[in-house]
Amino acid sequence: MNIENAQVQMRKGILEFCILHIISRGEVYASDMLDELTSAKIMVVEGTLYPLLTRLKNSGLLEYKWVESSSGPPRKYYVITETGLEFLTGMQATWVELSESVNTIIHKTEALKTSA
Amino acid sequence: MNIENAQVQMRKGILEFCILHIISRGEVYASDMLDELTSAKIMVVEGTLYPLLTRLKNSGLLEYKWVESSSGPPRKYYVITETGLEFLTGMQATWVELSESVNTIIHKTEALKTSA
DNA sequence: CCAAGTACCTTGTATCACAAAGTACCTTAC
DNA sequence: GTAAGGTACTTTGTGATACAAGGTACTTGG
Repeated sequence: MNIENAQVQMRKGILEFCILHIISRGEVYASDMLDELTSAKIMVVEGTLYPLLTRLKNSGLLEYKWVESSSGPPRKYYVITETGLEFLTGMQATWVELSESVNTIIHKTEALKTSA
Repeated sequence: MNIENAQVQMRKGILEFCILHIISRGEVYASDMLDELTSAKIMVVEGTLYPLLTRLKNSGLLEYKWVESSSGPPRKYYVITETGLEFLTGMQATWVELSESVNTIIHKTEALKTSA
């Protein structure tokens, strides 16, 4: 058990949430997503992103279309579906509740330190 | 793919963090932890908690001692180790960074909605 | 033609939460 | 003293997922 693995575990499921968020704003392809996740300091590699996109598509949360590129191979541009939007709403609520719960735990520890 | 599973995945690794936090405050046994997690609205079941405690102990982050109970079988009271405290500090930093990253993504979506 | 860059895909591994079923100890009531 | 019920801890098997590593395919420029 090391801290790197703990970080990986902590991020589980949250990537899915972030990807849905990004795609909900408009058409994007994988490299766009990687850029945004990187700038938000959420490191992801291709081997994680592509299977995740395929899962979301197979579940009906996303759709894509091929678009020719003027500088390289064609790209898959993703859009979110109606089902995907509903799912995103649910995940957003889960995220809010989860962070509130964690902060409850953290703040209780802080309160204890202060009173000691 | 359903929302329940997404919630499970989102919580991965975060339980570990919360457990370390709770134990860092002083000696507790499993039922104490379950009570606190429940009151923080983080649902956990025995089949999740006990293996987690064993993992943390085997990694040297926790220690325990048996304590006789006046009303039932003996209990394992856990305390955090020096290594566990260091680990907790690292996880706390990871949690803060992670929530900031996610909020960056979320707020960017909100900003887009507002400007539209 | 071929080297380099871009984009997408696949396989195998390690890890984890959970359900479900099981083991063991203690107290109470008869 | 023993049966029943509650408390506490444990184990096994399943499904899901992030990641590393390697692979396929298309395009452009020399």
